[in-house]
Amino acid sequence: MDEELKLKSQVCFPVYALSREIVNVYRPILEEIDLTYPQYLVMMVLWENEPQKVNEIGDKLNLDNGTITPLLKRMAAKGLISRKRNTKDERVVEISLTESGKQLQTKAAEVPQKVVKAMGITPEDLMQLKDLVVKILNRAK
Amino acid sequence: MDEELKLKSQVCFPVYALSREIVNVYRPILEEIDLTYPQYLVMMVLWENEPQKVNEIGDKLNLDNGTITPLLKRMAAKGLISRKRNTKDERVVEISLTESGKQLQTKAAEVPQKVVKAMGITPEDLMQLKDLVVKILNRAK
DNA sequence: CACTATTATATCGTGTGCGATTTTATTTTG
DNA sequence: CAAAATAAAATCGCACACGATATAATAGTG
Repeated sequence: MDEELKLKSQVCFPVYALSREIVNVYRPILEEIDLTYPQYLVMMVLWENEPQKVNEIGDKLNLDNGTITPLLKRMAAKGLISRKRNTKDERVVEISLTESGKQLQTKAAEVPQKVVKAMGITPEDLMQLKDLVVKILNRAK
Repeated sequence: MDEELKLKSQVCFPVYALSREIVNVYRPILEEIDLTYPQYLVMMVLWENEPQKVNEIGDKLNLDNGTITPLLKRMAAKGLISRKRNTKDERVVEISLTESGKQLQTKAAEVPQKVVKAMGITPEDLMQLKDLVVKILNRAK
């Protein structure tokens, strides 16, 4: 049979599998602070800079607005962020952190170490992985 | 602020982003043969060997049965596979290819080349990526 | 300045993805 | 051999993820 159509020959499948494995590693750790992985990513974007427009957040995370809008709504329902129409341009929705959202950063400080520990891989492999993936990601987009 | 809580410092985010980018590259190519990416993976597993139990397929793709059962049902509804209870052990469901499912392999033969072309990355980078990801994936699981 | 094009977000439908629970069948054990 | 444990699938609920479409506001144009 066509060797290229075997799962073992696939290059992309390991990336797909690793991505899900990563989310599975994060899940129990993020559960302690009541966040999902995509929600954690949004929080990181906002902890770094706020307010930000819906599409600014979506662009940074490569998520289209069919994904980001309901994601932000769930986060607003949890009280982590607030949504405000820009008065100059009523099309724009500005996303800000609530007090509760800001305070979550302290609790989240332990997440990175916990994840590295749970994944059980060396920082060297991690860095090598990141460099290579970023290189390919930039080429592919 | 905590450097580790910045998106730029994240190692896992690029993997997550690349995984979705890969699925997005596959989407229009697989659409021509009416498959989604997870469905394509199931087909590859079955083209290589059939019949297989539901959990055998799930184990190979690292998908739990909350995912794999509805996935297989949609594929059965499309007429790609058939589901048969094992007569020796009525708990087991054997998944086989239909004639239509077997014939799809010929049409799918062009998929790998199309994907490599659409991603626009070198085979060398791809191989290096695969080796590294597989190494980390094996450690993480 | 009305008309068209563009932009920002929201909505809808379909398909994953996974934890938790349930159902049914087989295996183990007292 | 009956009761408990285990195993294989299925089911349920929730949260993405994305294409396609809709809605509303602003910008551009003749």
